[in-house]
Amino acid sequence: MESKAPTATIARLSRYYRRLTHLEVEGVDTVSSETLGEVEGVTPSQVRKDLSLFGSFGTKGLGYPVSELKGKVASILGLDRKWKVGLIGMGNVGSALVGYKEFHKQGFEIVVTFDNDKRKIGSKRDGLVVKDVEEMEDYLKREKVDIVILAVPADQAQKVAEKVVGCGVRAILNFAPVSLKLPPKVFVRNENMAIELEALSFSLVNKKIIG
Amino acid sequence: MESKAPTATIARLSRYYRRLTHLEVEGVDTVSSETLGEVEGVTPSQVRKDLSLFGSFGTKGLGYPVSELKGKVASILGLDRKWKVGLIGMGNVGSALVGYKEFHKQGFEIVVTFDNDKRKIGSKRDGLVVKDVEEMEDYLKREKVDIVILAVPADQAQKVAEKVVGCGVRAILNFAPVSLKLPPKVFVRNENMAIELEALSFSLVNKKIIG
DNA sequence: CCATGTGAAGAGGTTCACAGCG
DNA sequence: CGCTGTGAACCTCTTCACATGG
Repeated sequence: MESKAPTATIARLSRYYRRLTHLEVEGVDTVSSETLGEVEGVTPSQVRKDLSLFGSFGTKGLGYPVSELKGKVASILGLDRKWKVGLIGMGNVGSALVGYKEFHKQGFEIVVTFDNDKRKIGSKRDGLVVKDVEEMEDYLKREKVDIVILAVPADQAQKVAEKVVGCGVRAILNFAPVSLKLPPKVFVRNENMAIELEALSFSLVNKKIIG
Repeated sequence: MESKAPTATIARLSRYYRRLTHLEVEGVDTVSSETLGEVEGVTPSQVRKDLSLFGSFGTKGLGYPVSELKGKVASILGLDRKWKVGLIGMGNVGSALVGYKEFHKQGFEIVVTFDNDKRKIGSKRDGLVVKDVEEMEDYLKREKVDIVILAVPADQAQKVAEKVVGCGVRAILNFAPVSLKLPPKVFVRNENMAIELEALSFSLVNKKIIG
């Protein structure tokens, strides 16, 4: 167990976690793979297979203990601790993300924001003063930021990403519509909203669901 | 050809399209599968296989004609026309998306925004007056909106989505962190930014790349 | 000679079916 | 008896390798 995890499994674990949180609030203390998956649209086998990759958390003939499983999943996903997140680029997207409650709920704390626009530097968004991007490298090195959210224009993304990586940051969530070329030790996830719209566009034209 | 398209193929076509746009601007008129894929991190075989699902666009021994291929890909993805997009929910995320240039560039035109907050209704964002969500159903039926971007709180998403579908909308880009239950004729894509951060969190904890 | 297009092989992920155990 | 845990079957997507044709 733990040796290999399909990409999709991780995304589903996030969904199970969300569901388990609800179930816990509702006071449910045992849940079957069927119940756990149905709201999120996942088959019972898939739920069991996903969980079994990380251990045996259930009781045969009964199901999974909600609170305990929630803890296990949190631990697998690393949600049982706080992550320090830096946000670079305070344009439309960046500004929206500072105040995005969902992040904070899951232990992702945005501790700093940067921009290169003089008009934005020094201004406040959701309690955080926007810093000059010139101070970025000093700050990242000093404060041991875990994850950087990159919300800068496409033509600056690669350059900024390299600087960020040079400061020891190992994980980047990239909102710029470019593929970053970074050393393999760096974990990158891309969030490309235009691609999602294009997938819908394709479906509408071809009358076909695609994932 | 055209009969079946892997989910991932569509996402890659979007990337090829982006790359082709650049190549066209640079005045390149022929491109090999290798060149087309390398910037986006896709193997030559993959590029050829993806394209071959929709036709034979290249010339053996030479490569693909840039402009022509760009046109073909645009046509496959439905980017050769304008899509009318409605945006529901003008919180942090919604507000950011109204001004998101990338959408407009690819033919997605946000023609209307709605919110249920009296303080926001009537205010202007990027040239669009925020309408009362009460007017939504009338508007959607009348104006034949193609795609709706749902940026409302999680606990309202399902209800609003059902209304939207009731107005004949066939495609939804959902930013709420819930799985929508909608008739199969409706195309839904989910954009869940927290899940992406969780994937990074997992990678950091497990020192493992996951997709 | 070079790069496409594609059948075949290979990986990777999902579903099935049932043994196992509370 | 009920539901988990899991090997095996299945299916889908990716990579390989080479015939094809400009």
